[in-house]
Amino acid sequence: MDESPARYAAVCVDHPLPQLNQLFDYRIPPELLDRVEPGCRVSVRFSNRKLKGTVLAVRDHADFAGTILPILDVIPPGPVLTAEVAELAQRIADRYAGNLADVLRLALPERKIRVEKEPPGERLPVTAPKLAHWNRYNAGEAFLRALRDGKAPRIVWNALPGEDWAARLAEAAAVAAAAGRGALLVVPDQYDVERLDRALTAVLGPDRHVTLANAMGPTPRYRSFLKALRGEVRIVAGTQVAMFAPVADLGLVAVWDDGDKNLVSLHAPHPHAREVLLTRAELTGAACVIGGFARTAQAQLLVETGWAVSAAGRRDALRAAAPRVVPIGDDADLKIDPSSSTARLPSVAWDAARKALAADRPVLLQVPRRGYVPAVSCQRCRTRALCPECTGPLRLTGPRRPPVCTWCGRVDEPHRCAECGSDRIRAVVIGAARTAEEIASAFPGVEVVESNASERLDAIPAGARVVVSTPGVEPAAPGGYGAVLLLDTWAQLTRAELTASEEALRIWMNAVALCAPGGTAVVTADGGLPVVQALIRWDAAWFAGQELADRAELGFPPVMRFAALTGLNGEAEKLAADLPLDVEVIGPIPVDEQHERVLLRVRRRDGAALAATLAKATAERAGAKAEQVRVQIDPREIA
DNA sequence: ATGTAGGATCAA
DNA sequence: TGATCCTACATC
Repeated sequence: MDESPARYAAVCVDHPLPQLNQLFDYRIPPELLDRVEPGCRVSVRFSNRKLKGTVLAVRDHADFAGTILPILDVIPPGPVLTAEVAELAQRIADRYAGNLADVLRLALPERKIRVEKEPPGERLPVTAPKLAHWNRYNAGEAFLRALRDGKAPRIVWNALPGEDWAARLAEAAAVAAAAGRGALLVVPDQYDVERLDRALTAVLGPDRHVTLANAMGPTPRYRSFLKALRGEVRIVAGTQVAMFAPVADLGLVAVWDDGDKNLVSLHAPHPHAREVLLTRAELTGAACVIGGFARTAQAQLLVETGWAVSAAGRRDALRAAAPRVVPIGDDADLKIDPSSSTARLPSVAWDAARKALAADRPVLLQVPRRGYVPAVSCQRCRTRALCPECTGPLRLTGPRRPPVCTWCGRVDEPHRCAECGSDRIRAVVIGAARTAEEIASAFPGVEVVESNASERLDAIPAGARVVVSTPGVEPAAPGGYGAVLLLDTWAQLTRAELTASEEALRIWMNAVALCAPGGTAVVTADGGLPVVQALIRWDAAWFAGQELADRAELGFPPVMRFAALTGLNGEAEKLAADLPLDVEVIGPIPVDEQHERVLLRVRRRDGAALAATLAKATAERAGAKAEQVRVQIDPREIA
């Protein structure tokens, strides 16, 4: 018997410390030689504790000169991290100055042993769809053709109003699968996953795809993961938790409505699904669709740098599909007056609603805030009404009800203004519930229903009906709404965030997209504003171009890359000052009593260097027991 | 983080 | 001098 050479595994240990963001060598004992493979989960001894880890490489030498411990055990069911996802995870860890261990936790779901015992299914064949309705878009057919030919076309796709986007994505996935490649489709929320699920079943037939979302629970999620890993299915549709799914032979990645905040992972280092998927497209040579009714500045940058091609609706198709969009500027008509129940709706909006209802069509009202009257002020001196106990904002919960604190729930009765002592109050913001009440009294006999984040309506039946919804949870109507009314737009437009207008256009377009062709959409905003113009002309590409130019001018993302450093007073600033890199430091601004935040700004092409420097600096600080500073690349407050 | 090695500290 | 506390340090 000849001595076979010792084998070693490079393991990423499940440990969150930044200074341990490196691979550790372990010896593979002879009895585990045939089971330890790259991508396996293993159990190891680390710093005198038993931890789990992921094997990234198996080699016949170790880089480490000290004592090398053996791998204790291999965790079934074999390799769960594919080579592609391993490389992707490293790229994302680098991009976001995060730990590989953290990113691997995003990529590998919690194990459920009973799922592993289920018999594997067989892979069902996928045939190309007979029809794929992409011909209404510039570059649409060219995209499908290239996809069918196994190439890597990349488009930023702006859907026409009323578009069945889920069906279009399902068709694209089917084309990729019929060409022998896999597809990964990521959407903002569970409702969109369900819609995509139905569209995929309709196009492909049953059992050709799986869904992957947190809401389905750990067991079905692990089942979907394994089906994708084993190649039982080639198509995965999910929320952002699916972005690292092990789709074999990836041929298409797609993200829908990439401006939606839900596409950012909830876990460190908080990568954005769009960034992960476009990295994946680059790594694998997959085609890429960044789609939505609206367009983000980030997507526009991909177009302007030539990374992707713009695919917007063709002129004739837009003319056929577009509803009439009527802007109603800020005039006397629109003043909020609690004594009048209808003053908030301009007559054009009333007319549009009345006409739609008379034609037995539903009407959608988009209202930014839920509740009855979520903010009140003093009738006499206009001071904002706050809770005398905790200074939280007071709100009204219904007609003739006393003010209630939004934070602590205290009923403030009898209410007196803290400034002038008056007991009269006025509404500052009118919520969806009050709007529904106003509408109900204006249209007696018409059913009024509400949809909001906690009580979401999925779809409504055909017929005359009024839906009052907060943004993002508007139910679809069969055949489309006869009228869509966008109310209180000032709330969104006056937000301080960098993305306020972009976000306004996104939520408006998502609502107006539900309008029937030839229907009317009324937006209560000044028609001279570029964002309103973009809605009227259904030209998200034009607006994104403007937006990107503005941001370039001002030095904002995505043209410049930002990092936020948060830590105990002075610490973040100190870390920033010590960086061996030319960065612009903005701030610090206080977060609370003890903590403050600085923003770092670099040119986009220096983003990788910034992330690398920050990862190194935080690791060194942690090693030196300095106070921890949290790093976030592309922080929410600016990007 | 967390266990450990080696130094500093202190009572006898 | 030994026992104990403390801090620096590596973790394969």
